[in-house]
Amino acid sequence: MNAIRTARERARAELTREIKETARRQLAAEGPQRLSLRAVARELGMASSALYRYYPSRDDLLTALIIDAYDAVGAEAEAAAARTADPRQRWHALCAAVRAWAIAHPHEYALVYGSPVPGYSAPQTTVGPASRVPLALLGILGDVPAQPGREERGALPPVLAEQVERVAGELGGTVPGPVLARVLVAWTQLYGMISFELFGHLVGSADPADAFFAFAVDRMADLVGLPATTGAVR
Amino acid sequence: MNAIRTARERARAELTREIKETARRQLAAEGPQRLSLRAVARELGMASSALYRYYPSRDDLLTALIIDAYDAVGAEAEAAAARTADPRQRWHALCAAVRAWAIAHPHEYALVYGSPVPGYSAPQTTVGPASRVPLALLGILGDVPAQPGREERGALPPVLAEQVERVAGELGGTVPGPVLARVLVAWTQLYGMISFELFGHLVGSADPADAFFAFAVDRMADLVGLPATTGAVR
DNA sequence: TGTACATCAGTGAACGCGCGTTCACTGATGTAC
DNA sequence: TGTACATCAGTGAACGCGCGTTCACTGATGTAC
Repeated sequence: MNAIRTARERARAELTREIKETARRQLAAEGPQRLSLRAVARELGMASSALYRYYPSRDDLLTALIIDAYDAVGAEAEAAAARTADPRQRWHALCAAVRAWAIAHPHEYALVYGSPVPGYSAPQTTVGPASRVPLALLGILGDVPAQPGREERGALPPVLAEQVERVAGELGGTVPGPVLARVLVAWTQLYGMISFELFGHLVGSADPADAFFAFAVDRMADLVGLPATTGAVR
Repeated sequence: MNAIRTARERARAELTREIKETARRQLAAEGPQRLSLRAVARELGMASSALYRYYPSRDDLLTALIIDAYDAVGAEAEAAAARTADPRQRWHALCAAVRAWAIAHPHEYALVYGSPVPGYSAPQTTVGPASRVPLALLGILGDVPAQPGREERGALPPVLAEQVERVAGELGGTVPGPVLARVLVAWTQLYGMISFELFGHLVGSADPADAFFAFAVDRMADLVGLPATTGAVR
């Protein structure tokens, strides 16, 4: 955390940012597979070999972009959830924010939630940023009192119960396991819908998908046990 | 549908199959991005230019593989659903079959349900095979009488209602719109889960995902209004 | 403040690889009489 | 049944492209005395 002192250090920091920005632009325009060090260097007007002073390899540049993408969508989700008080409205707002981000940044979405990039395996540093969205979902549940009678069905299979208890422990025990399990289901559902919409699998049925999305998100809210919104229903 | 007569025609049909088989093997081993005409030709011991007598371009070969993949998973789903009578058990069996196929053929799964292949756009011929799984899901619902009181919540938004009525019409009006909407939700949920598992997003929470999957599929069965299994619960 | 040296950024050529597609061609298979 | 011609499969070289990464190098910036 030292302050940047010399002109060299300033220039280095700036170029590092600039390289990542250019890479992100190319990613957004062409998709992850088309992203290449040489193209980035070309756009920046420098020799491709020069990039190796900033990122030791293509994969490291990819990792930087992945972390940024997770952080971007995570920030959007958190901000959206913070704008309301009613739990079900917060739930809708969060999911809509994730979807809006995905639609606005389809290639970045595909980079993190689509098929794995061949030959690349994400390092541990991506785990934190990747969990911002599910944690934000859980955050909404944290403030809601348990709804008696809502889980009459669907006791957890023993293995799953263990798994979610372990995760709940890591989170400090603020969330009951069964709630966590249901949020996990909702989380995968959320990404299933967004992926299907983005990747074109809803064409011919629920496309445009706005109404479908709102309906499904509402069913997810039921699933995790959110009370009905008091007052106007969206 | 003419019978194949000459030796030439027989040889051609066989090589066409062989090329597709080799391509599928390479796809399975390396992933869609690594699939190349040259590599296929190499493995077959022929000049890469020879393949152009069989497939006019790489994209046509891709299309053939995509259709085969949809048909393969569709067939598995249909067969699994046909093995039982109890609706909820059929639902579980169908979903488990899709998941098992995906785990056994991750690259073929990624080819059809992962990020779109850059520069490739699927032709109309893929639509039919692609709809086998959702139609099989719907088929299970078709035989189940409506469950009164199950949809007290979640009236369809008007746009969605229109969309599903149109699709229901195309299907011959055998399924009520609201049921179709819920099956759509379940369908996206199914693929969300499988994708998350395959693409590594469940590592650290519900991995291995068997119990999680069974639990989620059961919640999906609730969602679409399937009655509880009479007798032993899986 | 000025000089000698060390550090670092960026260059340009090269290595070795892969790809899809085209084209003129040879030689085998099929067909019409 | 045998011959002349047409059809088609497969070859091999070439075009033109792109990629990640390495390496010896020049010249600018920073540092120690």
